[in-house]
Amino acid sequence: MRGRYWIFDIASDEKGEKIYIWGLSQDGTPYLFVDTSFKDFFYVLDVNIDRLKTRLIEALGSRYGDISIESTYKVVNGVEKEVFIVSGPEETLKLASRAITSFFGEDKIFEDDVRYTQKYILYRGLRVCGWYEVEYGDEMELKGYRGYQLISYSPIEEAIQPRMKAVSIDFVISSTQGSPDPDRDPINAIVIFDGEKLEKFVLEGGNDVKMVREVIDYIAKLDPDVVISFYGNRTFFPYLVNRFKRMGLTMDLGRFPKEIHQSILGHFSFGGRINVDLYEYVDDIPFFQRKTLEELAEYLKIDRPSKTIDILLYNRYWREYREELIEYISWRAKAMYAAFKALEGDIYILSNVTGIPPDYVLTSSSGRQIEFYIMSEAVKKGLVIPRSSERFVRSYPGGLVIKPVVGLHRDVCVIDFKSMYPSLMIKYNISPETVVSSPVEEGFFFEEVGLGVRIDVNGLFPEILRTLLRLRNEARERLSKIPKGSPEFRLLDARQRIYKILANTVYGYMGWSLARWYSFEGASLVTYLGRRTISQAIEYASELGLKVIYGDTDSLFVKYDEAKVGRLLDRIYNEMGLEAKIDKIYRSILFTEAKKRYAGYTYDGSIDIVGLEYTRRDWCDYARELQYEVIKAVLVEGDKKKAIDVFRDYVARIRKGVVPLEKLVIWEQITRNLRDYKANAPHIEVAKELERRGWRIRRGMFIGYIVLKGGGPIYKRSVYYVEADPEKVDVNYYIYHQLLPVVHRVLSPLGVSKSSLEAVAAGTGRGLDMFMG
DNA sequence: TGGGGCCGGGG
DNA sequence: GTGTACGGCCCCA
Repeated sequence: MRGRYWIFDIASDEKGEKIYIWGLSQDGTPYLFVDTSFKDFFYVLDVNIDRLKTRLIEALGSRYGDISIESTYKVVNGVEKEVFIVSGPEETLKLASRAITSFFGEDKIFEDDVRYTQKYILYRGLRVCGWYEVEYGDEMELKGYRGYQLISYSPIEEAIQPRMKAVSIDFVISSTQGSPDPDRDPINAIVIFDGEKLEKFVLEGGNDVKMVREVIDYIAKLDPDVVISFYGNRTFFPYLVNRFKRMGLTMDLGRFPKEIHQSILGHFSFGGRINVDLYEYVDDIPFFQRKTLEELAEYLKIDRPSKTIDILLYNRYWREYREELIEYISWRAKAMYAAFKALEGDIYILSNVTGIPPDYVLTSSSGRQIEFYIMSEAVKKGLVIPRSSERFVRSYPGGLVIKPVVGLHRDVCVIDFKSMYPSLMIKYNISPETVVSSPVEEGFFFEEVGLGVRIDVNGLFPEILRTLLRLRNEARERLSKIPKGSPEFRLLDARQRIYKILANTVYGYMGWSLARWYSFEGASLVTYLGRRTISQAIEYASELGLKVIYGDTDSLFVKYDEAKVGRLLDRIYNEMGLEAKIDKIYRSILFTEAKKRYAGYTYDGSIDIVGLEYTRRDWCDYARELQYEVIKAVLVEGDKKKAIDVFRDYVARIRKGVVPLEKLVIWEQITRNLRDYKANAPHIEVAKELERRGWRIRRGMFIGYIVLKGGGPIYKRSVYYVEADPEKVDVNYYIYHQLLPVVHRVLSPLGVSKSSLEAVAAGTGRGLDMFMG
């Protein structure tokens, strides 16, 4: 039989000798194909074949018969040589690789650290989230699920994705003693949304087993392809597994295999269904400052909740305002569903491009995403995949930052090098295997850093970068011919974006000590050439009589002069072989004394604020809003007096006590284990206090705190924001340590002194006095 | 008063 | 768990 299927997940059996492929037919029916034709394997090199066999017989005993050894040629570290392919069931190979490693050493074995399912994708060149024409044979019975023996498949071009059936899930788990404990606290409620119907399961009485069973049956009946959650991998799924395993119950959420199992990096898998934890999506994007579902919903223009309930208040709401809590998690489930629908195309494209199945592409870090892409390119070229090993973390110099010319400037343009690091890597053939630390006959060498490259071979990374940039250009080319807003447009746009992101990640990946293709020298050489390039461009600019006001890594801010800037760009192109462009033009731009902190007003009418407090979550919203208004007054209206009036007004309002408490919250992240902190700081102290009260504080959590009145250091009088008494807020802290500094930062380059602002805050001055500077 | 710890955002 | 450069807060000696 044959048909067209969209492949969305890959799994393997327990022994590791069969591959399960999940596909969706055009009408949205799930199909399971079983491929028994692909064996797991690894490479062994530079060992004596007889000794290898003897060692394997010793280690494997009767299971030696399950494996086979063949020889072939592969490129290892740039050299083609004979290698042995040891193949067999994944389970047996694990024993074999351990035996080889301990006997012959870790450097004699390759790709034993690449999982069976990954190898399948790599060596079969499978495009996940793509359409295939599949030929398959007999129906097979797999513990109650039916699958088909796979015969062959070939990719087909089809841009549109099938309609995936998704359900979102949210829950209430609460405790009177801080964080809920799976041994002690039942699950209070679960809501499930399938796009049309919202089903609520609310615990009556003390035993949640029956309720959870109903939930599982309900999900099985809906039979979704995707299960959407927000933070599910870190809370709900582990809780489910732990709570019910101890009761001797299994958690069947999958099609086949059914049971939830924890795989890499805290990800939970359900056979045949994709687990999408949207937290993993927002986590990677700096734009989302607090990583909440509310932020994601706002960004996607999804309806707001009538009220947001902090997790610390769940228990109280569960007891006293249950309806409101259920309403909130119902909103969450619906918002997650809507968010997934808006983002699913992006997820599938990311999956398709990197080769990582959608089930865990969001869980994979950007380093692992680009690494998988590089692995697939390496396999295509017959290169052996290096292993990643523990290495010393060494740091090296980065980009060059020019000190800004302080003050307000008019007509300033920003010149950007186009993809500077990727372009340099291409121009100089920089790749882990081409970098040298002494001069070579065919190549470049840079004495200042004692590093160079050979150019007698094409580097892997430059080739990958050329491909990525070409694919991006092709995608953009096609985009210009498609109507904006159509589904095809959105998918292609996502695709070109991902190519760009991947290209920009390659340099950082090379400098990452855990990378399979780690190259400290390569990364150092790239940044060195970056510094040289920007310095050279500055020289050209001054030769042309362009005044450089600021610059950072790959950008230059110069006083705008159309003709001269044009000549600068030409010179960069002709003499350096690199492309630069005018990124934007500011009618007014303000630089403080500090690097990486400025605000500008463009000719498009938008205000850019970079690095200043306005952009930072560790300043309260009230101060951030004030800074925005001050910047606007200065840049757009050119009115310093108005800026000071705004400040005066903000001070008056907080003194009156009319500022909502949530605008005074300062958010900071817990970045390590609480006991590893050496210093005292407000957010750390608040977190420690929560921990004393039974809350589990984990790395990555955001602590929102408010500073209260009292003497001594502020870490001793900061409290978790939901527990602050509005009467006790330290108004003076907020005036002198939040409001005043953000105003001073912007006005000080314009000659407004701190003391004059203090006088305004105290109500004794107008701010525009003679104490300047 | 200055240096260390810590955090967040820029390119 | 992609990289480095940077500013600025609070705390403490």
